Amino acid sequence: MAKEQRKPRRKGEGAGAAPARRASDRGRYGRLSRERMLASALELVDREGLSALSMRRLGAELDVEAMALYRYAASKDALLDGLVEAVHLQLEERLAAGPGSTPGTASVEAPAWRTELHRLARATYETCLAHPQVVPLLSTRMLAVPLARRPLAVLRHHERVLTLLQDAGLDATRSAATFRAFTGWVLGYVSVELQAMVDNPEEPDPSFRLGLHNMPHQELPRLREAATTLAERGGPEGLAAGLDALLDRFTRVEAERAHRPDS
Amino acid sequence: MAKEQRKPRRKGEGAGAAPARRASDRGRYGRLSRERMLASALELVDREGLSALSMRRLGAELDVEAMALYRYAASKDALLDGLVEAVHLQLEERLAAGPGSTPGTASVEAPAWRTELHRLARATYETCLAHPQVVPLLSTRMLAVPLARRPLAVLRHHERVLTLLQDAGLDATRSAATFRAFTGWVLGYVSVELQAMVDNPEEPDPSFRLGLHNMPHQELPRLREAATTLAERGGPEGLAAGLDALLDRFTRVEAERAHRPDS
DNA sequence: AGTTGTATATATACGTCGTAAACGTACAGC
DNA sequence: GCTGTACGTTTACGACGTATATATACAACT
Repeated sequence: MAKEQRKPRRKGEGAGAAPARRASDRGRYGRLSRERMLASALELVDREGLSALSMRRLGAELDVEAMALYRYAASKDALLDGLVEAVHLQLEERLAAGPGSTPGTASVEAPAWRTELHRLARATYETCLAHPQVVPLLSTRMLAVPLARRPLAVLRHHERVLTLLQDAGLDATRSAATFRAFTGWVLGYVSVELQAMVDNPEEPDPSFRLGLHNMPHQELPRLREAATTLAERGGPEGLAAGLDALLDRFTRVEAERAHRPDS
Repeated sequence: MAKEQRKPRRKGEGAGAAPARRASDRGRYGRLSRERMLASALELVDREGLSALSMRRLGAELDVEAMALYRYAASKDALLDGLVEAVHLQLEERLAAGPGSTPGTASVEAPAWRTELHRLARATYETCLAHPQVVPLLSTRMLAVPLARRPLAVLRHHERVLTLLQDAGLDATRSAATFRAFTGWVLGYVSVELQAMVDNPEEPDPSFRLGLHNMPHQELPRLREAATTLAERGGPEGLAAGLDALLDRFTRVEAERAHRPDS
């Protein structure tokens, strides 16, 4: 086929004619990139939720056919992992922007590795609150993707935590246990913090906002009464408090704890 | 239409003829029920994972057209909530089967409410390990479904935890904070416990099983080294240890904790 | 210049999904 | 018998993920 006939449809601006093609759209070369795609995906999910993220929709967002995305993500699952990665990259930025651990400044009661773990936890907390719609992915993908296949930024985060624990002098077993406690606590805390409570957003009265009126009355008296308090957030203080408690316990050097709470 | 002609297609066994209809299939009345549907769904998910659960597939599993399910679940999301409910019902069975809290037997160091919280946590842990594929739903639906709309079994579970905390003498604020800590810890711990680690199941060597050979070497030395230890489980002991630590902290009566770990 | 190779985006198509709407069919009570 | 209602089926539609084949734009080489 001849070359100058270049597809009259799709509002092309030929050599100087009218039909208004988008600026710097000549050709469709190099419009996309993995970064642009992930940024757009994250924005879309932040704006409209995870269920709004489809290949076609994201393509439309970027003025591109859905299939074009497959050049930058092997599958939709890979795209989701990309989102997880993007969030972890933002986490790294936040950590870099923060005050750092300023070694030598450790107060009497808190060694550097401990305050740094708190800094990590808090930065994770804040990053998650900034992208609440993505949080489900953090747990979901963690259960689906084996360690070695996780995005590099995630692995770097693991490495950071692990390094701090080992620098604290913990042996392999204990640092692994503490690692799991740290990871689990932060994830669980954030999930609870972001759990859906509000049922009817435009209702002014707190009880009605929560939709307590259509909860079984007799069967759930305490929950009904506690709901409004439960709907409040624990904030970063709660996160830090729990983390402190867990670190105290899991990094302790004593051998076996002798509590058998069951029976 | 006459009645004895009853649909020759679909392998019917008429009044004594051949084509072999399933036993007690005369008519298709009352084959389904919400219980049957949820049981089958849970079984299917346990067997083949969440992604295998579609209305059509579940219908086929029950020898029914997909649309028939909509009589027992208003939507697929409602079906997922039903799964969450089913798991919580199993949790209640497990609790009922267990030894109960036997009041008056509280040891010197552990009041009844505390050991009962441990029992709840442990039963949750075991139920989750019995249905690992459903665990993602626990976090996911908690983020999607507002409190008042959650399945009754879930709300009953909340009520139980809350009751224990209030019976321990905690005021509204503190019991809410402890409730969140409890919920978050159990959920987070289970998620970490179930996280995907194994990359190549049929590999005998632990390192190769984890797929460590295709992780960036230089950048992640500690993680690489710690991975095999990390792949081990914390078990119920880890769950109990963390829970103890959190309960100690969150139920303490002192006013404000004065730790500012960040800087 | 023209040719060729490769990176990039499109076009088309297939099977599956959730589910709205209309329809049949079996039982319960009259 | 007749009639209403609970139950399951049929059909259809639009959206989804993605395999495959194709068109286009740029770079490099001749």
